[in-house]
Amino acid sequence: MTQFDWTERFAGTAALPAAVRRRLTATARVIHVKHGDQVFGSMNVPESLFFLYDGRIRVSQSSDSGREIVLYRIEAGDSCVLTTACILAEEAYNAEGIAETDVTAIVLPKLAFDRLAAEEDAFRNFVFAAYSRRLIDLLRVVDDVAFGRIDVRLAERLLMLGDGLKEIRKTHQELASELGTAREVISRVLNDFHKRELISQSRGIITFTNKPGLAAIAHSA
Amino acid sequence: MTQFDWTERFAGTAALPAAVRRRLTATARVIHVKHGDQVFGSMNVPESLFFLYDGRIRVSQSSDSGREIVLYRIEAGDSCVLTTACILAEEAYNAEGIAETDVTAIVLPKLAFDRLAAEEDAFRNFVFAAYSRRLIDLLRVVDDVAFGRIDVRLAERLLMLGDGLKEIRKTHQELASELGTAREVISRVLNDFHKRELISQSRGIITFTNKPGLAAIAHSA
DNA sequence: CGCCTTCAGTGACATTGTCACTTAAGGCAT
DNA sequence: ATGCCTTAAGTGACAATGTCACTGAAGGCG
Repeated sequence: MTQFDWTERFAGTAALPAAVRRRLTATARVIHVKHGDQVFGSMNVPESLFFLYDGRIRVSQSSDSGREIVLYRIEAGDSCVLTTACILAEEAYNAEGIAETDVTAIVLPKLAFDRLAAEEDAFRNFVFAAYSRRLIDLLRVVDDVAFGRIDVRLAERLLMLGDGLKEIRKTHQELASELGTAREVISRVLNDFHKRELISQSRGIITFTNKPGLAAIAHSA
Repeated sequence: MTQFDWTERFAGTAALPAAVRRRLTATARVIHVKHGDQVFGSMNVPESLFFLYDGRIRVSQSSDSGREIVLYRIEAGDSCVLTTACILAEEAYNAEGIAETDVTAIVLPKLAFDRLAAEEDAFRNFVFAAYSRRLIDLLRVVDDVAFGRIDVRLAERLLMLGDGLKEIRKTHQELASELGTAREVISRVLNDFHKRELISQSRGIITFTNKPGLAAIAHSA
């Protein structure tokens, strides 16, 4: 494999001295995961830190009864602290990360991570910031699930998923898994949206017909 | 104020060299908060890290509509990373910390924190571990709220709050705020528990009459 | 004792979740 | 093209939870 310089991609490594960066590119492994495959999960806990070089990962949690909820998404340039957290806390967890696109990630051995966190302020702050973002993300999820109305949440999510697009290719089941609810509930609400001429539907596809209308619902709480 | 040595109380500082510990006790402030008072909140964001020396803090989030949910509790010896997270992420948040007992906390200026995190492995790991625990706590909250039944959650929470006790002094409203639901819902479920002779009630007090029975409900999902 | 505040109970209703189905759409093999 | 098969979506009945607008009850205190 070519030793390409991924360090410029991350806020925590871009500003490091050239020597340190060379050491990193030599130590870390680069992995590729195909769209749709699991990046990590309860059966597959990486022993190391990892950083998302390219692509997007969807992190979700699933219940015993088979329902599922999306916690947040990891974008290129960010690090995935959840696996780290679980290693540190030595706790089982039922969250998993799925590659939403083809993914290129950097896997940094724990030892190298520790050394870097100790020696480089920029890197350490980057990691703290990554933890913080996830904590804030989860606060938001809790707020939504505990206090939000399902129609508002769905409208929000549709707009988020369809940002800049005319349609979304997702099944009702997939949308239900986004919000941690049941497919039937999504079907009902989408039907309502359809009756109000905010969207139109066909198998596996939702087409926007009135984004401002959806936005009004999304912001009505 | 007496410069008492709080450093022995924390996993992240107990093992530090004596010189470092002296520097810390000189730099950090010790604060006291009375039972029931707010330790931090949206109007009151501490600019510094803080560590809980003694007492217990309840961290909760509240909705616009006035409902509230307890996220987790901070016990003596732990650090409070949420405020740190919010500083780092530069995000508004609507979580607040309330002293559940009289509280003694150590407030460490950001500068001292950074230096310590850079220089001392034990301290840095302690902070990472604290972040991790909170992340895991929140995963649990999301799981409960999104997928859990209210009777199961209430039974669990009653047992947790009443651990080792014969009764709990909490109003229905307070229990509702623990779980992020409405008072009426708690009243209904408690009534049901009463009919099944698991508890007995009087104004502001819930008395256990059958803890194993409650435990059975708590573990039935 | 009566007043007042806070806590708890109640019934009607809305929203959301669950269950057990049916119906429809599209892919694929013959 | 035709029928088969898998997956997606619709439906109605019901259960669980949340909301609203009240009423009633308990305890503190003048």
